[in-house]
Amino acid sequence: MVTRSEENYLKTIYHLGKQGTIAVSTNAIAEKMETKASSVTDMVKKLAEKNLANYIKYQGVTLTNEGRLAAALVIRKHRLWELFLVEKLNFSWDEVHEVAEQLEHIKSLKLVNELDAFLGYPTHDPHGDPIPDKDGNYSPINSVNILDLDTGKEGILAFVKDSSDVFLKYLNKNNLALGDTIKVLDFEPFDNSLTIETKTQKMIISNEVAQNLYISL
Amino acid sequence: MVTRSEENYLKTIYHLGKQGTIAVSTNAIAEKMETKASSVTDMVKKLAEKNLANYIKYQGVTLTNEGRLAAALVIRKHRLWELFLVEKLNFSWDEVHEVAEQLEHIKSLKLVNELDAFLGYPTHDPHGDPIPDKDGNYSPINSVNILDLDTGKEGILAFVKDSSDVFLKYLNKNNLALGDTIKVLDFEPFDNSLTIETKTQKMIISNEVAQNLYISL
DNA sequence: AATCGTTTTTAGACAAGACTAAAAATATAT
DNA sequence: ATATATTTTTAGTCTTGTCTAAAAACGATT
Repeated sequence: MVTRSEENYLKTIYHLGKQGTIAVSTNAIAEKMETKASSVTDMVKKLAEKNLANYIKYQGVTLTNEGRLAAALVIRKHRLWELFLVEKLNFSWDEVHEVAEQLEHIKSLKLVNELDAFLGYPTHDPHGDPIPDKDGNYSPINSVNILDLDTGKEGILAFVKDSSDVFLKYLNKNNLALGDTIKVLDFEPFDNSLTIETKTQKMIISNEVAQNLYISL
Repeated sequence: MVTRSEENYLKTIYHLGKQGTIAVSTNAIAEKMETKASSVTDMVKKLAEKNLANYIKYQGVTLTNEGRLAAALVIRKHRLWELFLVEKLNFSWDEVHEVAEQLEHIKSLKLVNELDAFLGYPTHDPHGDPIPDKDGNYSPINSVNILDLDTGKEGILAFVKDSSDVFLKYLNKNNLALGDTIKVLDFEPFDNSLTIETKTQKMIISNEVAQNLYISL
């Protein structure tokens, strides 16, 4: 049996391991999980014992195939629940994370798969993140950062990289939502900000905001 | 914060305390929870510390108002989730218990109340058990045991006392479900069995089965 | 290659929740 | 009322997951 805590470590290692195929460092895990490095070392040993991770002292961790699948299935649950909360229970996208953190640990294959069916086999969660299927696979993201669009080009807001409360509330406040069509009107070299236009408004977004907006064409 | 384990104890004490206003014994709790009496003593002390229970050494436990409310809210969640699983996710009534045991511990007021609304503010779960409201209250059961019906009388199957797997599967196999109209045709004094009739069939049920069927008139 | 700073691991401690075995309190029976 | 049986509690141990403090390994610099 994989414990709740182990699942949380698997998830974190999975996420950190995505960018770059290199092993994940103890400190990186500790920082992301807001825990101490010594705790990470302990847990990582346990994951290795269970064949969920490959661990070499002082050299970081990678997930085994088994570990990667386990992580993907937790992420699958997390994202399905998030979508359920938004679509069926009137949660807004900045309220779902905390609850989904709990729901993702519920153990029942039938539950996940029925939930998946109930939601119509969705491919993306409320933040545009892809939802892994039963086998842990998902279609690669094919959206591009809005800063990589030439001025005059437009596309659909498909994914937000930062899904923190504050950022999502900023988007709410400014009437930006997934699915919106956005056109890039101007790039300002002084502060790297962007002028954009949606169906309902014209506005300036800072570079920091732009870095988190991904557009599908 | 009330832990998952504490919630399970509260729930058990609540259930055991229902029949009779007398204090619940350590052993009774231990047996119901399949744990050891010494573990119960430890936990009951903790509940008393937190003002969730009244505990006098060697004399058993009762819940405080606060503890009773906490227990009722866990039961509320359990029953709402059970109904959700049956109504929305194609679970049958003998499959829901284990999953609901997990879901009942999810902490989010918004989640429970939205779920309640999503299900249309139901009053009873798939086994006919009443669902407590936000304040922990529920309308008293007004169904009677089928053995207390005179022959010739009929009513609607409203509640099953035993909601174990085996019993529910027995009912499935014999096409008996909540909401069915049942008429008592005959009582057999030799083995206290009952002959009953539904819209689709005539059958004999043992006394043991009859003890678990409750009818609303 | 020796040193300094950083990262990682080890060793030992703690809290929660469970257990076993033994002691204490209560209940029952003669 | 005393002995016996049962129930409950206490005392001490274990596991899981965390922590702190100290030790060890790494790696960058000279």
